[in-house]
Amino acid sequence: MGPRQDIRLCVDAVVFGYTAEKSISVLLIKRTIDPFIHDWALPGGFVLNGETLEDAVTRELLTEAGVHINYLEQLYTFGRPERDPRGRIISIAYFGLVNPTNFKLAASSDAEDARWFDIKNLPALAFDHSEIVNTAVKRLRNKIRYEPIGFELLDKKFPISDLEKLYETVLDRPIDRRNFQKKMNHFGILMGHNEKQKHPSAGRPAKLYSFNEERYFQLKQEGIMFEI
Amino acid sequence: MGPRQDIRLCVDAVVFGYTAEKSISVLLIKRTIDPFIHDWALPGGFVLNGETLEDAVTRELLTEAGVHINYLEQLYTFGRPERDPRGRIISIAYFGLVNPTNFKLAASSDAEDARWFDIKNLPALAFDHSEIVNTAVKRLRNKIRYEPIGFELLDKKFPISDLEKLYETVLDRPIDRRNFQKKMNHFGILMGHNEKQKHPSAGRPAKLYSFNEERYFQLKQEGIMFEI
DNA sequence: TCAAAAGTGTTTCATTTACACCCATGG
DNA sequence: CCATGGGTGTAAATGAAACACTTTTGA
Repeated sequence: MGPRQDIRLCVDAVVFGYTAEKSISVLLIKRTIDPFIHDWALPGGFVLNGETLEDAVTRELLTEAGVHINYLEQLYTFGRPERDPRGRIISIAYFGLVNPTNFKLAASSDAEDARWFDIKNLPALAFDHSEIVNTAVKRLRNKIRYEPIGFELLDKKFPISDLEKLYETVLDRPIDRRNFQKKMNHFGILMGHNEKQKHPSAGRPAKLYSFNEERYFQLKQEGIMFEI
Repeated sequence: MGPRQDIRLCVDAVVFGYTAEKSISVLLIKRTIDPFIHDWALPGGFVLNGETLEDAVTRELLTEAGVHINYLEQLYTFGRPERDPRGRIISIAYFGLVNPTNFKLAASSDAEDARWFDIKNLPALAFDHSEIVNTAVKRLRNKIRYEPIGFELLDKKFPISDLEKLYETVLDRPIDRRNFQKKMNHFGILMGHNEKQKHPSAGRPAKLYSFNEERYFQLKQEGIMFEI
């Protein structure tokens, strides 16, 4: 029962991005070292000595992919003894959201490449990272039912249809446009602006909205019931 | 950036028990070693080398308190660098449910004492265990809103009022007895028996029910909307 | 025969769902 | 002037909330 063990600790991040055209995507990096060299994997790495877990994730995202994260929460800890061929390595996985239009991905020395992948079309992943991604997708699908979502994923100003498409994508089913708008107005998280969409692909240009941040974060705490 | 670190890994469990008379309680043990010797703490301990995290929790609960756990899920991982005076020790916390009437607590060599404490009246706890308990209570209160609860906490057969009191205790507000029953019938998770409560403290003896396990676990997966 | 809790049903109110028509723009 | 998506409203159905009376037991 000697407590001192040969255990190492790492953090991995499942970062979701969204664009109205391209649906929900996950940030992946291409590994430059063994094991699983040249395979796609979640960004992440070992926790340094005095570092908090959140700091470790933030650092790895910045150095491996050049991503400044908007939102981060702990997802789950994966600890199967055989999950890493190098030995006993526990991974504390995090769940993140960003707006991908805010920056350009920058692969660094730690990663051969960094790219967004549609969640419906992922490559084979290193380690148990597919399992981690599945857990994160479930979290995302649940989250949308009991708290508002979108602030961290969309542009500052957006047409309501962008938000609606986000909900449709995450929930993976169609939503009535008019009832959706009614519901959002009821929650009071949207503020209209006297601006319109510039160049719609077709049809009448939509009014632009932004989130009422105060109300948004209040409802995030209190919880909502989204059941359209 | 040397990956090999002086990090140790432990698991801790927040186990909830319920009795209709005594409300919701948490299992605590009294420490026999430093630091925090003789203080109350969550049951838990270091993870052994080839052991899964779940096995570690199950083992510690059995050896420290004699508890066979009914239900266990991962809660959250606590990793603040200063959370343990002995060094960098990460705790993976688990959330458990048991029916306390099914066995007797048995403090062992690892624990001076093991007892149930009402969640509204907890002693000061070792380490950051109060924070862990708070996280678990939040999880319990949320859980009850989107999945059925009770199977692991109640006797095999029980009057509906026991289940109702459980909901009232967790939600911390009164519930209309008749609407509650209607809702449960609607979900179809209860099966009536031709048996009655033996010695009610007063009034008409209640019919006994048990859970329809198939339907219960199906709804646990699908999710419910409990908003009485 | 009284108190205490269980069993059963109805009315009211709010929310959700389904659906129709008009408006603004680009080609 | 037509196709395309945006903006607004209303009727019907569903589900939640409030509430009253009867039944069975022990004391």
